[in-house]
Amino acid sequence: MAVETKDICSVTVANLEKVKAVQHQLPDAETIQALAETFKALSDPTRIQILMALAIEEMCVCDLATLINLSVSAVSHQLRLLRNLKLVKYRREGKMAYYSLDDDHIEMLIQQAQEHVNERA
Amino acid sequence: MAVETKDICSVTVANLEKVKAVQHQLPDAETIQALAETFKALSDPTRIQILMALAIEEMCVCDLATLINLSVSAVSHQLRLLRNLKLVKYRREGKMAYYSLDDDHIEMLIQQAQEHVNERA
DNA sequence: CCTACATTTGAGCAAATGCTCAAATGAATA
DNA sequence: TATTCATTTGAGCATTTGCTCAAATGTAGG
Repeated sequence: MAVETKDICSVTVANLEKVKAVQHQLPDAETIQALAETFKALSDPTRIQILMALAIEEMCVCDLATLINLSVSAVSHQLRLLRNLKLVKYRREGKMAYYSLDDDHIEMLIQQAQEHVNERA
Repeated sequence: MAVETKDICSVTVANLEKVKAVQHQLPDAETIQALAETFKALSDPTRIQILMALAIEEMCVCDLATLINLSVSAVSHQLRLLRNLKLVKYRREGKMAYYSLDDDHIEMLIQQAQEHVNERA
């Protein structure tokens, strides 16, 4: 038999040592989850546009809605999500709420992803 | 009135010049979509674990399944998705399929996100 | 107080997501 | 050829997602 196989909990494993070794090098579940959530925040075109716009300058909700051609309500929902993730912050000025980026890393992440996308032509 | 408001297609806008200016600086819709899809590939804990494992060394499907404690079928489904996105590739060796990373950028993206997550303690 | 308007919020709904289960496929071996 | 086993695939299903719509909230001004 070329590959030594063993049974663990009724699951076939080809190379248990390798599995264990890699397992030790992976981050813990919390970190994995946090990573996934970070990327999930960026996984929607609407949110990407909001974040890229705010990376240029602060904007109020209605201007963001016009910019990305979406209802004010939809934008506000997404802003709440981004607010909860501490990716954006806002200041009130009269009736208006001016949003801006609250996280430098995100801008760099998007930039790096953009290079990746461009090089994939 | 402190803020000059104008109506466009029944949508209120606070600062039309700003909207237009930012609009010109944002990437086109295709790029936005590609960015979102890139991040979406990374927005799931299962896929993050697969990609991080393969960044360490190539693995077969059953070992990946053992590693992340999920059914072989579930892992295979995710691998197909990552394959379609050209993020992973595989080679066959007998019955086994050994998967590995097919994209250097992704590894860097994850690393950068990891720094972001760590600094957010 | 009343109105106007920017924003927020909750409910609801269609579409997308990620899994399981069962069956199909591919490849080595008896 | 028949069997075994790794992998793939399709169907089904519960959950999540991102929007719309209607109503609520907050703030400035008459």
